[in-house]
Amino acid sequence: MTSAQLTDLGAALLGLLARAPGTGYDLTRRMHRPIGYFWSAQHSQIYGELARLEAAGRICGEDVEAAGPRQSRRWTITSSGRRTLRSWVATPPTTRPERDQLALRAYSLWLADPEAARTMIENVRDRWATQLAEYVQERDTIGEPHGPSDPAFGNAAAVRAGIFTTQARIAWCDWVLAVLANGGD
Amino acid sequence: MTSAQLTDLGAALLGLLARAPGTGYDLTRRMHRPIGYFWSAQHSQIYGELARLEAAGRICGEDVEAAGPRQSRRWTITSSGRRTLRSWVATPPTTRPERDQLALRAYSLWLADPEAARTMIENVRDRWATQLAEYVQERDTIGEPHGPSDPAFGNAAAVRAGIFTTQARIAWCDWVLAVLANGGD
DNA sequence: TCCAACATGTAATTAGTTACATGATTAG
DNA sequence: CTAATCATGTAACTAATTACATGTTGGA
Repeated sequence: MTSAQLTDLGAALLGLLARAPGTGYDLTRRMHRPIGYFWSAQHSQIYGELARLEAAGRICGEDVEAAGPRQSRRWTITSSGRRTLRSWVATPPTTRPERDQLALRAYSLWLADPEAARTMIENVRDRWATQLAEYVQERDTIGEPHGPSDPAFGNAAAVRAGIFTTQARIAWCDWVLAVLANGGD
Repeated sequence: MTSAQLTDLGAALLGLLARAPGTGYDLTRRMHRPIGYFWSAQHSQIYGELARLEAAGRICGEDVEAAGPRQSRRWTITSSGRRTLRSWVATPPTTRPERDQLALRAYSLWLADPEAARTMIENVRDRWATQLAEYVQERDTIGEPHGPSDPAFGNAAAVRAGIFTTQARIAWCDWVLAVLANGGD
């Protein structure tokens, strides 16, 4: 019951449990889609965080039958956990430093052979185009949310976050490719 | 001279040193703009990484006069370091998991009071609009790069990465605000 | 018989942030 | 005389990934 600061991962897990209870394994799978489009974690991190959430009284677990060698626990969000999450979502995020591996490469791309650079950027552009197609398909299957109090609003927003940022990255690749195309300097 | 894997931070530092030599303190300042738009580090991390780059023979240092209580070192990229960086830039980045704190909030935003949600999103939108204006101004002062072998190409690409992704985030905020506006569900 | 999926956990390591520590010079 | 800037480093901690470990059930 020691009320520690809610971490980002903790908020992600509470967000999943606010929709439906589940076991650690279950949550690990549910972290993939659509929440994995903007936040993800390995099971090793998830089990530890669940233990911390329980210690803080934000979730409670009941024993269930397990297939494996160990006992399985089904986690449910508590009313305290729901309150914590509810106030957390409305606090503006602390600005984290950006980390963009491709932009980091672009910063030193003037050193590379222009042909090799073009191949690399096209390769990445393709990867993102595929990813974008996946997001768009998902957006169309889930449809428009009914309103701001619909859990589907969260899913829709997640997919849109993926779409907008991926489109931006593709546009950026195109800008880089245009510079690479027009000149041996 | 033990040739370890080049880290992202190592590549960022080599990218700076490929333009001009500098001390650790100097590099810490140069990490802010424009490279800090997509990669950043504290001085504590930088000094350690410089030691590793030296051990791998990618940079070499000469002692210079320092204002403080300690000896200062001016680092220069070696030809080996330049080769390493040159091949690193043309290798496609390994896809890292996305981490978007605002999208994470959006995923659970259906739980919040719509008024509080709107205030929070508008707050973040404003922050990004300010940031975007800064990027645009920087883009205009540095101008168009002369070609793909110009170091200014890297700076221009960095600023554009900032512009494109920030525009995407603002567009996403507008989508969220539109949903929040049209309905008490 | 072997592989995938179920199911949970620990250990080791790397990346990154925050805080601690020192001491000189220059501008207000 | 006080604060900011110059200048370098270590220590403690949190977040996150990868690898190790165990053992069952059901399908090809």
